[in-house]
Amino acid sequence: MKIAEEKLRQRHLKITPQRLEVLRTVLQMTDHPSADQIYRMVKIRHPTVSVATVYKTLETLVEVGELKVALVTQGRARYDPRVDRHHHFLCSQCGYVEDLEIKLDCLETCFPQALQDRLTIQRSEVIFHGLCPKCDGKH
Amino acid sequence: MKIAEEKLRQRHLKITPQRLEVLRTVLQMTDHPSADQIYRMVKIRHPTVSVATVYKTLETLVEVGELKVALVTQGRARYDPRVDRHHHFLCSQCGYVEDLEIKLDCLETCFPQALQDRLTIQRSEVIFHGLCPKCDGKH
DNA sequence: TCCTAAATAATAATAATTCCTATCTAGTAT
DNA sequence: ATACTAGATAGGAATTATTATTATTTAGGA
Repeated sequence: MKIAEEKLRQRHLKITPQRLEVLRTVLQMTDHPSADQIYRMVKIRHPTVSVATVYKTLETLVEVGELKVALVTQGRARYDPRVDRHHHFLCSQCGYVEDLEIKLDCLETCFPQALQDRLTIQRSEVIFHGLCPKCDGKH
Repeated sequence: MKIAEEKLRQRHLKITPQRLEVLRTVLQMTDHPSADQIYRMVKIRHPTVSVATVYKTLETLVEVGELKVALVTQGRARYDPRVDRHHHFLCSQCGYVEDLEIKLDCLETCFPQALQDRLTIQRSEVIFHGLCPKCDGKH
C-alpha cells in the first residue's frame, strides 16, 4: 500500500480515499475480481462511490503498475475459423490479431501433475500482447 | 464448407442459408472478426438477418467445431493484484480463476526472431481453460 | 405435399463499460 | 492556516456487447 501511494505521488496523482479503498479491496479479494465485484465491495465501506470512479481508479492503478488486467481481450469475443491448436498475437492498441505458428508443446508437459488431479484442462492458449507494426512507431 | 454441412446434418441441425452465410463470412475474413463485424458483413448479402441470429449461429458453429472462440474470457475484465509474471487457470463453466506457479520461460525464447522485427511483444500470458473441482463431476 | 420441431427476425432486456458535466477536494502556493 | 486550481468524484446518461422473448417462418422428414 505504501509503495502504491509512492507511485501515485511520483506521477503527481492524488492520493484519494477512493483510490486507497479500491486498491485495499482488490488486495483482499483472492479470486481476481471483476470491476463489478470490486464496486460492490468498495460500496460497503464507501457507500457514495460511483461505478465510474471504480472503473477510472482501476485504470489508474493498472497504469501505475499496482494491478494487472488478467484474462481480457477488449470486451468482445473474436471468432477463428482455425480450430487446430495455435496461438495468437493481440495488439493492445488496435486489437489486431495474428495467428502464430509457434510450437509450444511444452505447455502440456509444464502443467504439474499435482494440479491435474484438481483441475481438468480442456485447452490452453497463449496470447502475446504487444504492438502491431501500425501502432508501433517504427512502422 | 461441405464438411461443416455434414457436421450439422449429423447432429440433426438444419442447414440454413444464414448458417452457411455466417460460416462463409468468417472463413473469408482473416482478422478474427468479432460478432459485430461478422453481422455487418453478413447483412450485405442477407439484409434481413438479425444480430441474434448471428450470435446464435456463431454459438452453433463453435459447438459443432467449425469455429473457435479466441481471446475471450466471459465478457468482463478481471483484476489481479499480482503484477509479476505468472499464468492462469480459468474455469470455463463458473469463471473461477487460479494463479499458476508455472515457470514458462520457453515462451519468450519460442517467439521467433523474424516476428520480433514486426511485432513488439509487451507481455505474454497463458490461459489454461478447463473445469474447476466444483464444476467437474469428480469434486 | 404436409407436418413439426427447429430456426429466424424483430425487438426488448441485460450486462459491462465509457462518457459527460457539475461539484468537490488533495496538495501546492500563499 | 487559507486560498487556489488542476485533477478527481458522483450521478446519471450513453454506448457497446450480448442474451432473452416471442411470433412467424422454414428445413427436412413422414
